[in-house]
This record gives sequence, structure tokens and C-alpha cells, in this order.
Amino acid sequence: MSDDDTAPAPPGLKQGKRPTINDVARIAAVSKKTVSRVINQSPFVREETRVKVTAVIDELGFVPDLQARGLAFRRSFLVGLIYDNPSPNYIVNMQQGVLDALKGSGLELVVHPCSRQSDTVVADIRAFVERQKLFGVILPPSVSEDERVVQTLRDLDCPYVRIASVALDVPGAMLVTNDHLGAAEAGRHLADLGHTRIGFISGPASFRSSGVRGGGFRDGLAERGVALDDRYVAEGAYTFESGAEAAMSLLALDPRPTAIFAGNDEMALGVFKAARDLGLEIPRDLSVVGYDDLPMASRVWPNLTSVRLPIRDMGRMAAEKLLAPMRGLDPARLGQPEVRPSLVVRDSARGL
Amino acid sequence: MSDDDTAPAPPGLKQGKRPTINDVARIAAVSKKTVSRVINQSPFVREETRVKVTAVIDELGFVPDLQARGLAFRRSFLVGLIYDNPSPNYIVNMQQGVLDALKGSGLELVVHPCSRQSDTVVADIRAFVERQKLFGVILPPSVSEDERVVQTLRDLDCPYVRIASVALDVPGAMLVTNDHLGAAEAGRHLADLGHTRIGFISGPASFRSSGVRGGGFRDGLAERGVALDDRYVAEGAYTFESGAEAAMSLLALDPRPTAIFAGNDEMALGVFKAARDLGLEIPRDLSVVGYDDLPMASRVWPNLTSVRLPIRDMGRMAAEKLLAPMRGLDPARLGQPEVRPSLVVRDSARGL
DNA sequence: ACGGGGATGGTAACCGGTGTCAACGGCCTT
DNA sequence: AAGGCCGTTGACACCGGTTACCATCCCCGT
Repeated sequence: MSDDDTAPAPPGLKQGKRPTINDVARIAAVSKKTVSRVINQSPFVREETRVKVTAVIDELGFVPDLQARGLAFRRSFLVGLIYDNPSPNYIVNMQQGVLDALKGSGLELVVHPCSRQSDTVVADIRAFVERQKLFGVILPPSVSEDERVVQTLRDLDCPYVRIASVALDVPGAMLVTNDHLGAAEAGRHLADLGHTRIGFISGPASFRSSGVRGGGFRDGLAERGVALDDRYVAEGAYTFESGAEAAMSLLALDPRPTAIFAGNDEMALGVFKAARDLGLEIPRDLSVVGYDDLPMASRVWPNLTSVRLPIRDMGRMAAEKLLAPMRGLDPARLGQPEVRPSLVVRDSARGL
Repeated sequence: MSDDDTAPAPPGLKQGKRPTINDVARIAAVSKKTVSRVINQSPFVREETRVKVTAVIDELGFVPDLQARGLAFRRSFLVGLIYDNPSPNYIVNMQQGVLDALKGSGLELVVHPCSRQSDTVVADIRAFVERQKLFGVILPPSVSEDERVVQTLRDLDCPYVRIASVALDVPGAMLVTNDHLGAAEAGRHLADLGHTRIGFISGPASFRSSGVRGGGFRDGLAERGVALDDRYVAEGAYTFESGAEAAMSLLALDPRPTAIFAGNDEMALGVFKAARDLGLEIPRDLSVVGYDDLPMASRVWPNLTSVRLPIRDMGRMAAEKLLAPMRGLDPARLGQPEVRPSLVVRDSARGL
């Protein structure tokens, strides 16, 4: 870029227009194709020529047109993040991770929310991906679990990476969060603290993670000889309000649970609210453990004990899998070993 | 879209390829141009022809290629959200609002974070906007206040809408949040509750809103005959941690303030933390008022009294201003009257 | 019957890049 | 010295739409 924006346009170049590859070619006295080779770092260009062309490119401030390039490549330079997630905080973290990975790659991120409930989701996503000819797509839960959506992407020949709690696809297209492990850790922790009457608020049945986290929790408790009573299991929707409601119903049981494991942090905060409304103090009267360890987990009072999921890193790793082929890497090897959730012990759960 | 994806390709169309405008023209026995007219809803097409072409388009599942269209139009169908904001929650809300407005318009949203500290911001943004030939850009604070950035957009002839606490531009390119009013309301509220020794934690000096909110707060107090003592003013960075730090310094003063107004909710939660660390109970020992009224304001305990900024609506309104010309509307008239912040009284501030 | 004007449709060029493939020049071989 | 190979380069068609401009066609008034 020129350091003087008011400089007259170089000779032979029409004023007020962005320079094109033709301008560069004409001024550098080479063909378009050669300029194209320089732009694309083709090795079949003599060093001398490369320098000459590069100089002209810099002088003119030439920027290749992505539309034209995309038209010829039959592919855009956009990565899509398609999501259907009730927790904005989850998404914003993931999005930041994806952006971390995309920085400097020349690719941009297009965010596209959708609703799996809608009967036009598939058509909607198909239109989006097809029209934009996306470079690739990242699918966080729970769209990542929708086979109709994934099949559509395969039909359209659009690379994708699915993020889910269990392996649903080939390693190269999959980032596994291994929620079973994290939830088991939460179960062992609560059992080790001496709790035996424990409530569990699961996510909605439409999320795989709900079942996986529930199963992991149950297994973790079982390892310590504690059983999870089905009457103490309630279903939420991964939202604050649903967590509060579910907690109200669990805390109305007699005898009431001494601890509650919520399927995500958002709902765990709902449990906080229900406890306050009932005059219960956390952790004195009720221990609470969440899942995800969102930033707010360490901002509320008492600090929330939670299973840490490195969501931002996951976003970054997923994006890197997408970029791997471009860099000559094997996407199946990235993000390995699988993401490992780990319990972060804070103040919201303690022994009886 | 056909309701049977496995149907054999219509005669004369190569298998496995997306149909193009040429295929449609050939099969409908009209010229490309006519198909183009139908796609673009030109009125100069006989009804009979229009129906015939539409039928073929549906039959083939033809989807116009945005790259090609963009190349000819010299403009893409992407809206950019360029931000430099320390509060992810602010951005995620705004982003949702923008997406609300974009839904159904055929435009997609590209998110592009940046750092005003970096000395390459301007070049970075220029490259982004120029390469993508954006349809338009939305600028939330504080990029919206950076004249270098805005001038760059003007140079590139890229439509934009700036969101800021005061009018910095022509009405059609500006969404004003009027923070002076909201902060004044907060000031009056605290004064009416009987507070006279009041602390204020401002945002960073690089944000216009910091000064505007501070000024509004000062004016609101003055209306009630209360003065804001400069020793009770601290500067934060609109982040949780900076809020906690600033609160620590204010609460160390002797006599310490009985109330604190934080420049945003994120910092208000930092005040909560500092108070707890010092053994102070809110609102008994300290009243706190925040700004923005993010969803978490009503999830924490005690519920945070805050000035409500309809951030999501603001995102939507800003995007609608961008779309206005496309719909034959006047962007200057949208989002009027200006966004009005309003105090939401909850439990974190009370009388002495 | 004839001229005029608006509605339609066609052809060619263009938007700004990329792929294909042939040509070119110099050096090494035989 | 002729033949062959390799590293470079350029001419040209093409990606899938658009606009510019011209040719028809139809309907009307006179």
C-alpha cells in the first residue's frame, strides 16, 4: 500500500478504479497468467520476474478480487459457522476460537444461525452453502448431530468439521469433546464429597451431549458405589430459565437432593436462582456443579465448580482441521489426542 | 427445490453439475438475458414467459451463483461486522440483532474482529473490505469512533452504519445510543436514594461512551444537588477484572463511597467481586448500578440495577439502515427517535 | 397501409481472475 | 551440429452472471 493516498495514479492507469490483474500485467510487461502465478506463489516463475511483478503490485496497491478468483476456483474464501445453540456464550467462545485460527489465512467467517425445529432448516442450509460455495463449514452441537444437514454438505461437496461429544464421522471431519470423561469426573467428585442423594439436570434430548453427560455422570458415581436415582433426574433445555425450573422441581422432592449436577453452566446458574428463591444457601445447603466452565462461572458468587471444556480452543482446532489440506497437513491428526474436559474445583460444591 | 433429490437430471443437462443460467435458458428456449430478467424481477418480461422460465428454474433447482453475480455487480452480498470490543456479551447481542435484520434478505454476515491498538488496523480493515467488496459494514463502538477507519470505508465507497453514544456522522450512517440520558437517569436514581458519596468507574478513555456516560452521570447527580468528587472516579477498561481493580481502589478510600456506578455491567460484576473480597454486602453496605443490562444482570445475585441498552435491537436497526436503500427507504429515518436507554431498577442499589 | 413507440428477446462484450496447452530459449546430450 | 529436455512464459478459452445495444414484434393512431 502506498504511504501517500493522494499520489497521482501511476501512468496508464485509469483514475478512481481499483487496479486489476490486467493493469499489473500491462505495466510489468508480462502476461496476466504470469501475474496470476506470482499471486499464487507458483514455483514456475523466475526470481527476476517475480520481483518485477511484485514491485508493480505493491506500487499499484493491487488486491486480487475474491469474487473473480472464487468464480474461477469454483469456491469462495468463506468459512461458515452454522449453529443452533441455546447458549450464546458457548457460541461466542467457539466463534472466537475459529477466528483465531482463520487469522492470517485470508479466509473470513460467516455466521449462520438456524433452527433445527424449523422444517426448512435443511433447505435453508443447503441454499446458504450452495450459494456461497463455502470453503468449509464448522458445525458445533447440535447441528453437528443432524445427519440430514451433514448429508446435504456431502452432496454439495463442502468440507466440514463436526464438533460433538462422541465420534460420529471420520476423524478428519470430527472433533470429539469426550463429555463422558468430564461428566464422570463430576460424578466422582460429588461422590467423594460424601453426597449420595444427587440430582441431575440433563440437557434436551435433542442434544447428544445430554445423554453422554448423563451417562458419564452416572458411571462416575457408580465407580464410587453411588447410584443415580431416576426420580432425581430432570430434563432442561440448556438455558438459564429451564435450569431454574428443573431445579425447583428437584428441590421440591422429599428428601431433597444435597447436590445437583447441571448439564451446562447456564442451567447451573438457574439452579443458583432456584436455591435462592427457596432460601437455600450454596454450598451450605446444596452443592452445585456445572459443565463448560464459561467465563461467568468464575464471576458469580459462589464461584461455580464446573467441568472445563476449552470451547475456544475447540473452535480453533476445528478450524485448523478445515485449513489442514490447504497447508498440506492431515486433518485427521489435528486435535489429537481428543479434547479432554477437566474438573475445575471452586466453591459451589463441598462435603456434607 | 425438487422434492426428490434422486431424480435423474433433466434431459440435456450434464449430471453432477450445478445448473447454470445457460442451462435454464437452453431448456426454457429463451436467452440468458431473459432468464436474468426473471431472476432480477424485471418488469419487462411477459407473464407467460416468466412462468415458463420460473418452471424450468424450479425443475432444475437452479441457484444463481453469487460469485458471478457479485463479479458483474462489483459488489458482494456480504455485510461485515467489524468490532473491537472488550465485552463479548455486547458483541454477541449486537450480532444477533444484525442477523435478525439480515434474515430473508439474501445477505450474510461476516464477523471481523480487530484491534485498534495494532498499527495495522486500518490496512487490515481496508484489505478486508476491499477484497470482499462488502455490501456494507456495521461499526459498533469503539471502531465506530475511529475516523481513520471510517475514512477508509468512504474511500472504498462502502456503505456503513456507525453505532455510538453521540452523533458523529450524517443521520443515515449513524445510530445514536444517547448514553448521556441513561447515565443521567442512573445519577438521579442514586441521588434520590440518598447517596452523596458516590464512586464512578468509567470505561477506557479510548471509548467515547466513557466520557459521555461519565458526563451524563455527573449531570444527573447535579440535577439533584449532588456533586461527583473526582477522587471517587476511577478508570476501568470495560472488563470484569478492570472493574474489580477499580472498585478495590475506590473502596479503599476513607470515607468509602456508599454507592458505585460502573460504566458497564461487566465492570459492575467486578465491583460485586471486590465487595465480596472486602466483606461488604450488596446492597446493604454498597449500592451498585451498571450499564447495558446484559442478560446476566438479571442472573447474578443480587440482581443488578442497570441502565438498559437494547443492544440486540440496536444491531437490528443498524442493519436495517444498511438495507434501507435496497428497499427504497430512507436510512436517515430508521432508528428514530434515537435509541433511548432506560433504568431497570433491581436489587443492587437501595437507600441509605 | 404506414409510421411510431413500447415491450421483448438476442448478441456480444465484459467483470477479473484461472486452467490448458503450446511455444520459446538455453543447456545438455550424443 | 542436431535432438531433446526443462524451466518459463503467453495466448486463449472459460467460470456464470451482467450490461449495452440492437433487432423484432405487436398494437395503435391516422
